[in-house]
Amino acid sequence: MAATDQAYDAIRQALVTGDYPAGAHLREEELAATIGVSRTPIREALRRLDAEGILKFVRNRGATVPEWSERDVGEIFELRALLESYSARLAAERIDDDVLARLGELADQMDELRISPRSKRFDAITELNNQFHRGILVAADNRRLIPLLAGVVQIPLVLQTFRRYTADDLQHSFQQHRDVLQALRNHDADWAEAAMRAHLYAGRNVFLRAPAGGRRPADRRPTTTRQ
Amino acid sequence: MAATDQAYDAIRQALVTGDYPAGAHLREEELAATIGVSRTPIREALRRLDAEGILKFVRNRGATVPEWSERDVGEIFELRALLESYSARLAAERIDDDVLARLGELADQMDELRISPRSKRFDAITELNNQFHRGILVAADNRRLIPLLAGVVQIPLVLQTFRRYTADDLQHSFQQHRDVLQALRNHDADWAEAAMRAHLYAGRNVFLRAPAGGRRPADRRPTTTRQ
DNA sequence: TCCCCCACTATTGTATACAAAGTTCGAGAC
DNA sequence: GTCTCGAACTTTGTATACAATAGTGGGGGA
Repeated sequence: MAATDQAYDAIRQALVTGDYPAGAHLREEELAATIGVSRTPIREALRRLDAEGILKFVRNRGATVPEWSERDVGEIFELRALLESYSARLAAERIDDDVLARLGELADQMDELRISPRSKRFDAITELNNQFHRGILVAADNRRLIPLLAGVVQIPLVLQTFRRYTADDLQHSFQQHRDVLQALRNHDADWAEAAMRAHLYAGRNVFLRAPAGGRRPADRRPTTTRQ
Repeated sequence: MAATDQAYDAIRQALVTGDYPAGAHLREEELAATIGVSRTPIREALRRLDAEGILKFVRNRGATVPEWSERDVGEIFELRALLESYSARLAAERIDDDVLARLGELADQMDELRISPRSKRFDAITELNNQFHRGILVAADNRRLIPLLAGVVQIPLVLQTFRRYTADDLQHSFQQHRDVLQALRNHDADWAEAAMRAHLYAGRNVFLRAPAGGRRPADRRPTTTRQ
C-alpha cells in the first residue's frame, strides 16, 4: 500500500478508537516513526483528515485532536438529520429489491447481536449500523451527498455512538431501522424521510442527556499535552 | 504569505476563472514553476482543493479539472437548496439588525449594478452575491454548515452562474434576494426557507435550460491533454 | 499490416536536509 | 519575588533528490 494511504488509515483508526485524547497534539515526527514512513506522507494524510474534519490543522502548529462541545454535538446531529433524511427520501424513490434485501439482512443481524455479550457486540453493531446507513446513502444515488455526509458522520464522536446506548436504546434504535426499512419497501418518500429524521433525533438525545452516575463526556476537559 | 497558501490561492483562482479547461491535467512541476514555489506546497494545495471538490486528485495520476455533467449540476443545486434553505431558516431565527442592514446594502448594490456595462458588472455581481449568501450562512451560526456548503458552492460552475444570466434573469434573481431578505426581517423561518429554496431552484433552471443559439455547455466534450 | 511487448520518458510519490516559526526556560532587571 | 527578554530547543514548512509508477512510441514477430 502507498505510504500516504497507510498513514491516513493508521491515524484515522487511532483517532476513531480514541487512542489520542481530545486536545492532544499530534507530532509529525512521532507519527512518522510509529507508522514507519517519512513526514511527507504523514503531512498529506493530516491534511486530508483535516479536510474531513477529523482533526484540526493549524499553520506552524500542526494537528490537534478536536474537542466536541455540546453545541457541536447538536449541530452535527442536526446536519445528519437534514442530509440523511434527504438521503432516505431519495432512496425511497429509487431503491431496488436487492438493496432492500441486503438492508433487511443487516437489520436482522443487528437484532441478533442484541443478546450478545456487551463488550463483543459493540464493534459489530457499529459496523452493521454504518453499513445500513451507508446502504441507504448509496441507494439515494447522489454522488455529491456521499463526501458531504462523510464530513459529518465520520467523526469519532458519531462512530462511537453505541457505547452510550443501553439495551433499551438499542432496541429502540433497531426498531427505528425497521421503520425506515418498511418506508423504503413501500417507496414512501415522506415516511422514509420522517422515519430517518426521527431515528437521528433519538440518537442525538442519547448524546445530550446526562449519562446516569457520571459526568457527561462533553464536560470532560482534556489532559492536553500542548496548545 | 506561506507558500502553500499562495499555491492554493493561485490554483483556485485559475480554476474559478476558467483558465484551465475541463478535463485538463495539472502538472505539479509546471504549477510550481508558474507560482514560484516547490512541488511540496503545490501538492498540499492540490490535496486541499481535491478535498473541497474543486479538482480531482488520483494516485499516481495527479490532479485534473473535473467536468460537470447535467446530472452533477442537478445534484449540486439540489444540495445547495437543501443546505442553504436550512441556513436561511436558522438565520431567520437568529439574525440581528446589523446583519440585516448589511444584507440590505448588498441587495441595493446589486440592483445598482444591473445598469452597468455587462462585462464590468459580472465580477462585481458575483462578489456581492457571494457576500449575500455567505452573510446568511454566517447568520445561521452553525459552524459545521460553512465547510459543508463550501464543498457544494465553491466550485467554478456555481461561481460562474451569472455569466449565463440575461437581464431578466438578473432582475428575477435580485427580486428573490429581496424576498429572502424580507422573510429574514420578519424572522419568518418558513418563509425564509421557502424563498431561498425557490431562489436556488430558479438558478438551477438557468443552468439546465439550453442556451439560445448554441450547444449547452454540459455537452461540450473537453479537448483533454491526457487521461 | 497489425499487434504486442519492452525500453524510454514523463510524472507523481517518498525521503531527507535545511529554513522558518513557535515554545520553553532561565538569566537579568526592576 | 516577579516580570521580561532572548537564546536554545522543538516542531513545522519548504526545497530538492531520488524512487516508483504510469504513459508513449518504436521494433520485432506473426
